[in-house]
Amino acid sequence: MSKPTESELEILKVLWKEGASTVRLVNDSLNEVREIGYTTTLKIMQIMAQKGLVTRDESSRTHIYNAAVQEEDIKDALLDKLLDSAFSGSASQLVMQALGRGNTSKEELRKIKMLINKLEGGKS
Amino acid sequence: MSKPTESELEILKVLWKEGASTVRLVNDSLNEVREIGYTTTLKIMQIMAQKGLVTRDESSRTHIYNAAVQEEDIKDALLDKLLDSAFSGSASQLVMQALGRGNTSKEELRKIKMLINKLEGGKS
DNA sequence: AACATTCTACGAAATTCTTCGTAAGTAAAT
DNA sequence: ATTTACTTACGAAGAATTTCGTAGAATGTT
Repeated sequence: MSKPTESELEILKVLWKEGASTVRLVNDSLNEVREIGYTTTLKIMQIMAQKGLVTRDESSRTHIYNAAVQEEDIKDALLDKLLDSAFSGSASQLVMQALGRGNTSKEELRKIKMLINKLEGGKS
Repeated sequence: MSKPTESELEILKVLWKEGASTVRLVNDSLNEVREIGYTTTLKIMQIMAQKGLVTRDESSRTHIYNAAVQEEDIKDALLDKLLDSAFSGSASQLVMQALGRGNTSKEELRKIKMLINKLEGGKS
């Protein structure tokens, strides 16, 4: 499975959040963040359809696109890439660095600790 | 500070690990992972020197390069980018996903938990 | 000294990704 | 019906990155 480029990821994020959408809707959404031409968005989504990153419903004139890859899977892949390219594959090293930046709320820390406890086998 | 490209990161990793090195040494190291021509490595390192990502000692004919950026800083930046581009800026979401993959050892989990406790203010 | 090896510098080709202009078709509006 | 607006398709320009060939200088070998 080919990993999405930066632009493709932007579009996937919209589709994951909004669900199946037209190019117009995706482009409007992107333009809330940065300026990007309509045909640019169209082109990228066409490429994505070719790559299999999105599906395309052509039954009406205005095509409808949807994500064809799972958000979790892509995040996993991106995580893998970062782990591999920068953290020598060590997830804990990455986690430590992510948490060590101080901008994680207590509530989030609590949730993470609960997950760890679960991973450790139920014991606190 | 400009973020390194993929190739530049490969080279930084070598320099971080091996310390100051010649192009030859870096290229040899890279070739243990993938095939890449000597002049390709040279060119990228020259560009990196221009960008300030590495220093270059030209006192002898064979130049000696060293990383000019801190490993921690670059990892932080990469983490930021991934957080922003895929995890809506939520560190805990990224951590959860990283840990949820199951390939983290008990020892590492323990260390992470200790870090969390420290972040929470010393209480368990 | 002649030859081979190693190094840097330079430039440019190749690749990948992003961007958009233009054309052509379809629908909507006046 | 004519004009206006919207949509897709296509191609190609632009930008960033990667790749390497070639030349020339320095060093090492025989």
